[in-house]
Amino acid sequence: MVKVKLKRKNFKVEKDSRISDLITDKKVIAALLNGKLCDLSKEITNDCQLELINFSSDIGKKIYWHSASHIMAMAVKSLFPKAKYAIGPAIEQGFYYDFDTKKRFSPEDLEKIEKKMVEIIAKNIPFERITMKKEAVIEFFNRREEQYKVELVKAIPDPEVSLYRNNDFIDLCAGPHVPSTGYIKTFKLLSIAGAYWRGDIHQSMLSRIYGIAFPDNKELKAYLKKLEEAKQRDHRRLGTELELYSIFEEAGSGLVYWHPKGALVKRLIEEYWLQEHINAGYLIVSTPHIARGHLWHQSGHYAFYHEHMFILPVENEEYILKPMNCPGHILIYKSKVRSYKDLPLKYAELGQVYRNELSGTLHGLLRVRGITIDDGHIFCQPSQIVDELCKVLELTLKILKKFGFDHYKIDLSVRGQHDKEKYMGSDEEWIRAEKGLVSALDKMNLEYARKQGEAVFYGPKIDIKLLDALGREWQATTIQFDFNLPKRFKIEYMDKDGQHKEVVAIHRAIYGSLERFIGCLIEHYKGAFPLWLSPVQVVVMPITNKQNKYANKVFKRLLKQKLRVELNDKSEKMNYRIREAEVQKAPYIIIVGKREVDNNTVSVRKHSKGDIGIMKLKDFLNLIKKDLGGND
RNA sequence: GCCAGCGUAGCUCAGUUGGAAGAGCAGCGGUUUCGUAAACCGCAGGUCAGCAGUUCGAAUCUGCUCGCUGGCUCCA
Repeated sequence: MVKVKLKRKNFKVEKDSRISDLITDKKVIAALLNGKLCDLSKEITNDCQLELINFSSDIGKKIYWHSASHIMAMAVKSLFPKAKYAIGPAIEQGFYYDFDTKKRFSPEDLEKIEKKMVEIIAKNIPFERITMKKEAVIEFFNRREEQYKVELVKAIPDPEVSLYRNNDFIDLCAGPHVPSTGYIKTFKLLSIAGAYWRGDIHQSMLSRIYGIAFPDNKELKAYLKKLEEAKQRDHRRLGTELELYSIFEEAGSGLVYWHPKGALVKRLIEEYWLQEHINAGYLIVSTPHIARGHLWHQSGHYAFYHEHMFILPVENEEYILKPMNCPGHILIYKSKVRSYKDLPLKYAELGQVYRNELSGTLHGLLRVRGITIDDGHIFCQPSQIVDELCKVLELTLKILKKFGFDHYKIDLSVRGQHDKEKYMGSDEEWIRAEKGLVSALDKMNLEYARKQGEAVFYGPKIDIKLLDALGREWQATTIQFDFNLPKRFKIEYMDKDGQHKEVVAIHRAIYGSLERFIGCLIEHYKGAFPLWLSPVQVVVMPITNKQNKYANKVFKRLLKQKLRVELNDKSEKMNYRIREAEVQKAPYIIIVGKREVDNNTVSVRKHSKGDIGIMKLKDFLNLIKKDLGGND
């Protein structure tokens, strides 16, 4: 007999009994045996501590989805025996599996695969764990001509490798898995996509099938409904509905045309930015959209990114639409000798840049070719680094909060360990910069993920990513050290000791791209901007045309208060006009009928709240004032 | 850029095996004067993304181009 501790209870079981023998709960799919993940078929050989895992935990979901991906691979292999299988992990939401097939999958194939999966699940085939010597596994997959698996096994350092078997389907896998295929209660295959083997553009393109699975049909339905709802607040849909912007096929992709309402929102965001930056000690500059090729050769951008630049022939040379603002700011810095007393010197500009992003990556406002960057460059001394980084983070958090963003992810990207030659700058510079970034993050109490090898070639950086309606991450804020430009442009300052010294250059953008930021903002607010950002803040409407005169008076008084007001006295029913204003997500609607005219009042309706009562216009203005001031 | 799918009126979408291009909303003209999310009648609106081909006949089939969507890769 051996002792088992489970949920604070101790009991004894026969030696070598399986974990599954101890439990009756069908929701349990795997276990932690002394803290190590294992299948329920695992035998208990010694005294141990046991924890049970079901779908409700993150790790449980991963196991469940991973098992579903095996079932999908089984179905694919039985329908398309010649398909080579590559990898099929669980992901944040669901799972995928990559296959190399002669003929690509079609949507009809997905239906067939789904049907086959249902059959496999109905058969309730057990997942069996097998361990074998690595060489034997390589030989096994070689015999089956599964070259992707062979490649994967070869990369495993251990001498022993685990496989999972369902009847004659055998896959390389660390596990664990649900005990049998019948544990997957409900699932859906969602999409087909191409994916490079090992994520490498030079390798073959595989067919990837994405899917999701749940133990309960209700959960699947809720998940699909959530996807549907996310579509409702897609910024591309809302952008059209609310007449914010267009991207015209005939004018070029990735180029945004802001309609009056969108342009107004953009302008308000820019004005807020301008105020905050002036207050934070930035000096506002403005630089041209185009510069001689020479400048981009000197900066080094030409060599690295010329494929993504818009290059124009002008007389005997090339001019280039600026893909970034840095060289311009540097030229201004260099226009005279700078003293250590001038530092830190901070330039900022809402600069329009153009980048020839790959066509397949363009995505509404979130990835465009004409980008408004809220660019800033900090030129400082080494001793000022931490202080300046903290100030940038402080300003960033203030601005993100202003827009109600409280869900974001922070990455600290540093250089890779083994490919230092890829990066510019000395060890000393990299270490100093990373230390600065880390201590600024720590000082601001921010959680972050350290991403090794994700730095840009010229320096380490902090990125802040916002989420769209579907939970996809989009980089907004970026704070980057640059060990490249100071050398290339010889950006220096005169120090106390009369020596010319190289400045520390830090790039930073808080919105990142205004286009992207507004795209995220639309989805974040579901198109219902807060009062201070609303293109139309108040809609005034008389109930019948007998109140037109009074409505007009109210309208004019609100205009005088510098509010963005619209008068809607169209000859439509009041309900119709209320709906019109609600669909446009106007924060406030003022309705005036006979009662209001007689008592010199207004009836107020608030977006998403409905009727909030009758009041004097003065009280309404106080309400608005409060609403406008409430966000700082 | 790569893989797959899609492109019909301003918007959302029907359109069967190739056989006379449709609806709702929006727009315009009337009627209606109404109490918190869609009044009624009428009118107009389309080179079915573009080009080429197959066919007696193409929105429908084929090829190419452009654009979009979901991924992959990339994002200075």
